[in-house]
Amino acid sequence: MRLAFMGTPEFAVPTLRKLLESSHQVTSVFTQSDKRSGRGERMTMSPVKKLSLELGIPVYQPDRLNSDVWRPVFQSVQADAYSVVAYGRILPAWLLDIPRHGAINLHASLLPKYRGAAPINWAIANGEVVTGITTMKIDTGLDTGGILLQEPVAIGPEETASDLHDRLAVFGADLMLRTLDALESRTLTPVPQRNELASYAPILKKSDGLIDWTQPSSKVNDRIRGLNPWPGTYTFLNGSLLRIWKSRPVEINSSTQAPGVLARDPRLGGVVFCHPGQLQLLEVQQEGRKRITATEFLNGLRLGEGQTLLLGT
RNA sequence: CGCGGGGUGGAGCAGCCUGGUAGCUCGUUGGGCUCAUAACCCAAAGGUCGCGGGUUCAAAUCCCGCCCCCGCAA
Repeated sequence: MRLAFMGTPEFAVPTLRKLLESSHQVTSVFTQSDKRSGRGERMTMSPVKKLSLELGIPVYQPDRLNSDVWRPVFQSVQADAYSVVAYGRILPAWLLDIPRHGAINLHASLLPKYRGAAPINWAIANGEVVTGITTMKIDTGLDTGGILLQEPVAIGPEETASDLHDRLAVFGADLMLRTLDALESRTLTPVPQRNELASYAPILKKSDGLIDWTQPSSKVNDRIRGLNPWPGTYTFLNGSLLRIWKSRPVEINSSTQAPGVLARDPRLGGVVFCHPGQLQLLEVQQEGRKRITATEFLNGLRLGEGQTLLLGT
């Protein structure tokens, strides 16, 4: 089939690569506009654009999907289907109607669960043990289209969103290709989602990363895994930001402290009290400094055994 | 020129504001204790204080320039 690819971040790259290696023809790529980002606010192109330019594929970057301006462009690429992976915008009806097979989306959850922008993160942050990937035929709703193919994926107990992201991006590329192949041979029809089972994974905000030490330690740990690497989880130590990169929920009975108290445990090192349970720190990063192991962190802190610090303020 | 923090023996930090003896926790090496140990005790080695210039009798510390790392914001 002739395909137009629509995608933006790193998650979309494996699918684009896969389609380029396939029997299908990717004739054009649509991606979000370059934005200022990074230290120094330099203009940065999306990973999808970067790859496309390297391979010489025409790239379009609509700022708004205005039909008068863009309908002729979408019509001119003469795609049989649009392959959409994390494009970053709701597609309007006039656009979905153009290609014969419609727009096919890869979504990183087992729809109808975790509709929305951050399915990988919230699946982990909510302590799910299984999530998955879904391809569906896009309609005008938010991830509400009919399901084409779906595949469950187990989440490892210590897996981070970053790890899972990379795995799902690769599995998803394969699923997208299989979906397109099946559509071409007309052996696949969309199955409507059961809306009563739907849940949402809203876009992450920086503030989602602020740790609430009055939560159970396993919950805190799930969030630390789920929000890695962005927006990251953080608390405060003596008024400055302390990011927690890696941790492990533990249960120690020896003593009880208020939530947020950081103590030195002879066996586990740095331990923060939650409610209930404790969180063993493994990797942290202080504002303006590098990411370091908890052991190094404790060496630098002048915290003797029996002394404690209060996190969160 | 978006805002800000940091670069001190192998690691993580203090010292800098209020110039003048190199500090803390850990690691390493040697010795001791112990049935034993990641535990404990004693001792030792190891630092051009990021780089260059300036001020000064004297600079890790004050001033100027440069390099590298990081947080915020996006």
